[in-house]
Formats: sequence, C-alpha cells, structure tokens
Amino acid sequence: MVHRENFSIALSPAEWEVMKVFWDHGPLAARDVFARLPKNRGWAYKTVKTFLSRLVAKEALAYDQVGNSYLYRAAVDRRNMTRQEVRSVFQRLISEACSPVLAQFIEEADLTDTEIRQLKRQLDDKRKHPPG
Amino acid sequence: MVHRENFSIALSPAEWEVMKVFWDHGPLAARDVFARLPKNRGWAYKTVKTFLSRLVAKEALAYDQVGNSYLYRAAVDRRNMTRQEVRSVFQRLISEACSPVLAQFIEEADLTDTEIRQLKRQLDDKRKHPPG
DNA sequence: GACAAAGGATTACATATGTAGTCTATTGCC
DNA sequence: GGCAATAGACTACATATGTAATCCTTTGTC
Repeated sequence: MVHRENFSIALSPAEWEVMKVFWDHGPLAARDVFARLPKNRGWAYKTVKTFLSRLVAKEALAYDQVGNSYLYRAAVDRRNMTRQEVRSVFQRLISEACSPVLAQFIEEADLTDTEIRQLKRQLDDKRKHPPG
Repeated sequence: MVHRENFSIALSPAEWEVMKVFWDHGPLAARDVFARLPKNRGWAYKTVKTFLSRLVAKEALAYDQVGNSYLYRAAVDRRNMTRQEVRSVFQRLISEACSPVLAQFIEEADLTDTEIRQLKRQLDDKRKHPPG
C-alpha cells in the first residue's frame, strides 16, 4: 500500500466544486462528473475535463482505466483538505483572536438545533476548565 | 457623504495581510506598512508598494496626500470583508450541511474559556427552540 | 545648487486559474 | 469496413497574483 505524500495540495474554488462531487458520490467518469456539477456554474464539458486533468496532475484525483476511458476517484481525504483550507483561512483572516472570525462563521451558518447542541458540546470539550 | 459601491471586492491572501495592518493600526505611510508586516513574509518594500497600489485600484484602500507621499487608509470595513470571505469559504467547502466545516473550524481555533462561553451563547441565540 | 534618497507610476515576468478549443486515437453503429 | 461520436492529450489565451525592477519626480542634505 503506497503512502501518498498528501502534503499541501491546494485546490482552487473550481477544483473544490469538482472534488465535492467525488466526495459526495464516489468514483465517476468525466461525463458523469459533468452531469452532477451544479448546472448554474455553466461550465462547458471541456472545462470540466480540464479541471479533472489538473486535479490528476495535483494528485487530488486518481483514475482507473475502464475500457477506453477513465473512472476517476478522489485520492485525497475530504476532512484533510477541509482542515488544511480552514487553517489557511484562519491565517488569512485573523490578526490575533480566532473568536471574532469564528463568530462570523456561526452567524453565517445555517444550523439545526441538533447541530447547535453538538457544536456547543464540542466547545465545552475545548475548555481548559470544564464548565461547572 | 459619498456612498461607496463596496460590493464584492475580493482580496488575495497577500492583500489580506496588508489590510490587516491597516485594520489593526489605522492610516499609515507605505514605509510604515512595510515595517509592520510580519517580517517572516520576506516581502521586498517594492512588493508591498505593489500591493498598496493594487489595493487602491480595488478601492480597498484610499489615501491622502501628505507632503510628497501618501497616507493610506482602509476604505473597506473589516467586518464586511470578513463576512464576505466567510461566505465564500462556506460556499466553497460545503456540500449540504455547514456543521462539519464549522466543527473543523472550532477544532482548529485557539479559544479562551471566555470566548467559548460567548460562542456558546451565540449558538443558543440561533436556536429555533430556545434551550429548556 | 547638485546629488542621492525616497516616493509614486509603470513595466516585467512566471505561475495559477477560468474557460475553452484542437488534435489524435478509439470505437460503436450501420 | 467506414464514419461519426467520444475520450484523453495538448494547446490557447486572458486575468489574477506573487514578486519585483526600472523610470521619473520631488526633496532633504552638504
């Protein structure tokens, strides 16, 4: 089992959009990726093909030859990529405290009550002095 | 009072770094911006000047002539820019639920107990059915 | 008053990204 | 068996971004 040097692959916004399709649906042929992308993006099929090639070059995607075409699949883990991106966003936006930016995030987020409960629990777990 | 068309200015990572200096310190001359930027970035003074010019072109910065040089100042609001960026990050990273990405953010964040308490309160305020 | 230093304006150049089109090989269909 | 459709490879081209250097002007210094 090859251990991939997964270190520091950066995805452009368009590439994220493509990767999300794989993370949500698993391995796909180019044509199916195209079909599953949000149509409001208005990308031509050839454009999507370009993204796929670039993602393969970045080793964010891999593929298996099936007949005369490729079955592409994600080669990087979504949680890893998200974590990386979140870190970079933090570094970009934050001067000192994380909290204001995090607050901004919470403000923007659409959350169910259940999710809110879970996030609160997660916050509790971060406390140095557990709530009394 | 001129009402600026503040709509949809996008900042590159380097430009964010520069803007943070203004938001943290107020109006500054080019040389002082250079001095206050994290030195680990290793940017040449001329590079910083380029960023300043581009930010003026984007109308993220404005300036007043003082003697033969400019006193630059932020022309956009930090909260606004942060909100915009947070939104765009959400759109980029999220398929359906915000919650997993938000969780990732909380995981990465370095927070004091006080900040945690405040964020929890903010979460409570978002609940459709207030906690009983 | 001449010259060097510093400031702003303009130019430079490589890589990344958005957005495709063209070229060539393969292959299903008639 | 020939042709059109499709796939992947390669090419194209404009804009954004990182990273400066050069040019021209102003101004403080000796």
